[in-house]
Amino acid sequence: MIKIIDKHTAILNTALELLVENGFHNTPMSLIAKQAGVSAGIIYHYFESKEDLINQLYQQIEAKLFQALAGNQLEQLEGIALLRQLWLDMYAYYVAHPKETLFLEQYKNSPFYKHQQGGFDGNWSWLGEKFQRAIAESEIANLPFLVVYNLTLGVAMALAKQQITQAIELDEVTLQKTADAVCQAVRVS
Amino acid sequence: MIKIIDKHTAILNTALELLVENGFHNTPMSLIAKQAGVSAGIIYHYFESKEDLINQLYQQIEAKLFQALAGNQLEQLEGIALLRQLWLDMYAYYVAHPKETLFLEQYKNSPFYKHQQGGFDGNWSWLGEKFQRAIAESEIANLPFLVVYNLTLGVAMALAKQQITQAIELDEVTLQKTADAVCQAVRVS
DNA sequence: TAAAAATGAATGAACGTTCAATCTAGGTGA
DNA sequence: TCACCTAGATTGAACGTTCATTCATTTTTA
Repeated sequence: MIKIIDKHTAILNTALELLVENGFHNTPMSLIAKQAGVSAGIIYHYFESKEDLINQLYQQIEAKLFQALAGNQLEQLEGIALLRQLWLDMYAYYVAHPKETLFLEQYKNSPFYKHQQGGFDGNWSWLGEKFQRAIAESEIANLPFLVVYNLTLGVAMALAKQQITQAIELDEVTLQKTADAVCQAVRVS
Repeated sequence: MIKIIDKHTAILNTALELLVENGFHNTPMSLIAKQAGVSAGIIYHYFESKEDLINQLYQQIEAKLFQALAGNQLEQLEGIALLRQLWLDMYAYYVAHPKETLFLEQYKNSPFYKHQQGGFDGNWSWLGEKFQRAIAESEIANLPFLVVYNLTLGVAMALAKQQITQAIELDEVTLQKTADAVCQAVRVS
């Protein structure tokens, strides 16, 4: 049973590397197999199809992102302070995990991705509740979730992505100023 | 010679429709030809390859976007007022042209796209100068172009895209409040 | 009537997926 | 301990499909 895990993750790791480098459609299954050191056929023991492989990769990456943020004591914060720290944490995670970030970006622009309705769901629901409270207390502007998201966390991902692909770097001062700007955008003044 | 133009644009128009609907990789040249009412081979009289077709489509769409904004008397505005109007105009254009917007989004996430360095270039250089001035006069925060862009115009596209794909609508009040929020983000307070 | 436009069947490469054959680990009975 | 057995793991060649592109031929244009 140990071997299954080994090969399963070896395939996922190699797939991440190649899918990000070549794009979903320019990455043949045969290449993933070769690079992972397994035969072409074996992938279909562990994954139903290429689509299934990509979907599993997505779920794994989302789960890891959640785990990383869960260890950051965000639960103790509220309102704008929570938003600011969350923004910085997500940004830091994205930049520290370029392959995962580029994969997420590509996945969300692929036919595999199923749009979910606005709001934090599943693992993230506690965040949604905190933000609802901050809106009710007039700390955060009363705008639709979609708008708040794109004004804040959406910017973190977009910025990180461009930083990765264009190999630009933001210094610490700029980063803090950007976090301030994001908070300013949704703060009730 | 008139026919060249006719067939050329017929192919481009059909391609836009199909590429957006099915994605770049699920849109065979043969289907574009069929839907455009031409033979499969003739596309290669007007375009060198599929890649060339997609690139030409991109340039055409960018040019139209520029033309649309050029007719909006933005030249008369300055600083934050300019940013606000530009944001609203771009947002309105994106929402009014869903196919073009989705194409742009897909294109920028495709291997065809070549990243350009930060700043408004070419047709847009006058915008860059106006924003430089606003930064110099401490009206707009002194942040790298990449950051300002993602805090403002990047949000317009991201919001519009989600509005299109998820068939959500922002009412006029929310839209104005969002424009305010965007300005607030980069305003020096 | 010659050049340009247009056709659409043919070509060939790429690639996801399958499957018959082979290998391996670990259990069973003597 | 060893031979045998079996189920699952693994292989990689082969299959079938899709699709971008080509080109010999026909049609249109001027």
